[in-house]
Amino acid sequence: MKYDFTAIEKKWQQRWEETKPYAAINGSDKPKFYGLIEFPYPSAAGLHVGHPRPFTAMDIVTRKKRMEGYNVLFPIGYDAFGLPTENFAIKNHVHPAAVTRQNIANFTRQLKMLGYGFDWDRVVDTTDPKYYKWTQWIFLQMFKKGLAYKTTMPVNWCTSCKCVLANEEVVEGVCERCGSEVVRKEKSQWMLAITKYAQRLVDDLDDLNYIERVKTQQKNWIGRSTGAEITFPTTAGDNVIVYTTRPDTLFGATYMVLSPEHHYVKEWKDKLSNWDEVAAYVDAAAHKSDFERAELNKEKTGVRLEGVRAINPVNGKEIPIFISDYVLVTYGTGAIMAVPAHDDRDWAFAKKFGCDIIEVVKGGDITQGAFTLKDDTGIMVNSGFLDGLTVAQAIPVMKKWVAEHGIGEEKVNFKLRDWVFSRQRYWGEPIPLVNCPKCGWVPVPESELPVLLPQVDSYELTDDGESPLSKMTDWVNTSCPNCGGPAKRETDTMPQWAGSSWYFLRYMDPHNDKELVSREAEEYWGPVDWYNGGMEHTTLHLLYSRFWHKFLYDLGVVHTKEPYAKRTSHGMILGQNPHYVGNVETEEEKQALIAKYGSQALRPSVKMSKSLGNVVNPDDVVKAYGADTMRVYIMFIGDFEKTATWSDEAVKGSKRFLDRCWNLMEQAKDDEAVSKKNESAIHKTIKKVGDDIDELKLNTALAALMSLVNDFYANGVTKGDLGVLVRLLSPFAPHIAEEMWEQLGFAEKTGKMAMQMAWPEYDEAKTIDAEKEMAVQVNGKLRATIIVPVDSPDDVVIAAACAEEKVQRQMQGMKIVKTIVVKNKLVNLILKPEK
RNA sequence: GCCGGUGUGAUGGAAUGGUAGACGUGACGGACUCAAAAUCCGUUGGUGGCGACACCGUGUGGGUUCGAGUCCCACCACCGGCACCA
Repeated sequence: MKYDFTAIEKKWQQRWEETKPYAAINGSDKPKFYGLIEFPYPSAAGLHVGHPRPFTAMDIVTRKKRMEGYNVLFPIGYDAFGLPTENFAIKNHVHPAAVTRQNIANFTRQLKMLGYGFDWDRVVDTTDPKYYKWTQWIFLQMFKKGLAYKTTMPVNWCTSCKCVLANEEVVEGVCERCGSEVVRKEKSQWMLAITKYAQRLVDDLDDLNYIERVKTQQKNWIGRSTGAEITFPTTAGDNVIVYTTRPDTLFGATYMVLSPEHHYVKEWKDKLSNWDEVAAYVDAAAHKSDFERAELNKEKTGVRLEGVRAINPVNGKEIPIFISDYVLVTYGTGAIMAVPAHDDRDWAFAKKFGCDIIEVVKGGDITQGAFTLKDDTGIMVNSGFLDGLTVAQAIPVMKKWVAEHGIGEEKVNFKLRDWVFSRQRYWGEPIPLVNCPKCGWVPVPESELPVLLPQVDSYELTDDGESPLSKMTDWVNTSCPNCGGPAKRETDTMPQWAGSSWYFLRYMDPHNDKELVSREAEEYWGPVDWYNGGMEHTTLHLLYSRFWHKFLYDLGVVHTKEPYAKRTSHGMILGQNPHYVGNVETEEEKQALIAKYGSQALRPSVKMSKSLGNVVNPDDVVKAYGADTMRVYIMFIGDFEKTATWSDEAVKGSKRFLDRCWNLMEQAKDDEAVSKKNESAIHKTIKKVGDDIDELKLNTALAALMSLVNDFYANGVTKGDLGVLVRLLSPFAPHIAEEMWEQLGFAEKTGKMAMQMAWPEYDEAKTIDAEKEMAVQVNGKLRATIIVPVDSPDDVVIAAACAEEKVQRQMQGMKIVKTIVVKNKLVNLILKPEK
């Protein structure tokens, strides 16, 4: 009988829909396991083949956990607020809520089609008022604790659409939609003070089982540094405070640089003889994004402030002040002291603008470039009371000196900035605050949550940069919850990150209408045992949700400091490059491709995109080969952590593997015991597959299963052998596994599905071979192999090695000076001429 | 410019410092077939040799080690991220 994947998958999906074998039980006696994947954004395009990679991997992990006796929570939901849906809605004149409904329906169909073991009774949707009621509730608690505050921030402003743009909507300095110029404009925004948690967000990383590069990236992003703030008097009478990590080099500070946005620049207008030049530079900087400033890095730009000079507090010398866009107003104090002798950027800037370069640490040649020693053992020179000290010694001395003279103090700085939490958009959670002329910002009473997003026709962008909600006067005009007087609602909405910052808690208790999660459910399920997601979410989503969780911990809503015990990451799935030079034969064709597409043509694989026509839709794959093949292939494609390229050709290999599994049923001997011939291979495979799943090495787990199937073809197979194979296969390819389990008669015999059986156990003794093949090296070079009983003593191994003809040949006229034996692996004979 | 990552056959990729290339794809050969597809069996890093074998081989150049794809230093290329972090 042929492997009819379409019928088989339909049959089992229906059965699972009815019997719900994936339901998680709150408060069960079993040990719990909470496996989490990042919930998808339900885009109009539907699922693409990138989604199944992490979904399938965690599905396999949780299926194995279930077979090992755990009460598993493996949930799914939708992160459905956000820009693309809103833009799609505006363009096609459909309400975003309707678009979202359709997209969720389509995603649900596709996810069910792939046979994932989600608990479908726990689905969450961030746009559901029953859900975002609690998102708003958390925001209100933050507001009450003083973590939410309003300040002016630069935003991207499209001069033609007259609206605020997200970074993503600004492409090469112009508006993505209309192509007009984008400028930076100051706007009042709600902020969340994540920086108050910066220290804890760094410190608590140490105890977490996150892959190392995620920890490193979070640490670098939070960017803790210890330095000093030092006050420089100026000839204008004002004091400028700079931040430096190298207070030891203060004697070498020969000029100062302010960011163009620094408040003194404007305040000094009347004192500056070159104001026009300064104003022009400030204006030009305002037109650049931070990233563009970085790109224009090759040549340092700046303007000297004529008329105001700073005074180096350590030696009283007057030094010039510049403005330059490489100094960012958002970091430190927005002002730096420049030490050109020991900083590459300062050196380049000083050379261009003719500033003094004074060496204060010995060891380099400051006429050739800055001397930036990596360790801190350099000796101080030209530095008064610091002369002769090492850098390490000088730092505390200088810190003490500035403190004693009242001109500075030690300061810990973080790169991390507070979180801009306002969006002037329709499709997001309304911020539940009311602005009263008498009382100021007043929270909406918790009993009135959720503040519903008004269901109206016009959610299009306004031309004054305010949220579309601001045009809904009936909704905006309200009364003050505090004094009852007339007041206005906040019309900004929350960013998409809000809903995804706590969704994993809602899965624990999704239908609770009294609290965001019950204490009981949270104590049972929390924390998430294993969270897998993309590297692209490492610094935003992952950090934001850790921040919210810590806040909820402080409130006593959750019982753990951290939300996720373990974090892993998957690589991207790329598509084949249709313009790759390797696709064509002749040199002329290759040159033509390079001429047309440039370096693009040299890459065999690229991101999937509509315009390249290399997008692979899971619907097509499932139709042609079945869901099980799709699942197996996406796991077999390569190292889970690395990027991989989809190949339509290679999918066939996975289908062939499942066909080979299926076809074994016809030749299986009617014996429910494991055959002697296959016993050793089976035990080795159980061990290998189990270990590999735990480490997410799913490609080699499948390779081991393929090898086992190859052995079965070579040695013959019993139903008992297949029973083990089917259970090992079931997390990877659940549909075919259940069908085989049933057809082999095990379903009837056990009264269980394969997925409900215990995970097979192995006997360590049976995974060890009686004889081992060992490598024989002479002077580190492989010359022969020998077969010896396992764990043979060294002298036996050496004797056997020396007896080999090829080794004998090498030993002519030589003597053995040393032997190295690695048990059961290798023997290395070190020979020297006898003389 | 900075940070992070990756370089292994025709190709996707395996390989706790210990026999490089497992397992796939493709290609080639064979069986089955009127034929093709499917399936099953076999071969497949390069060079030389009829062969036994020998030499070379994990981006490049050094180093550590009895032994390096793996560890260290310097470089090159590509990919990803970015907020020039003082």
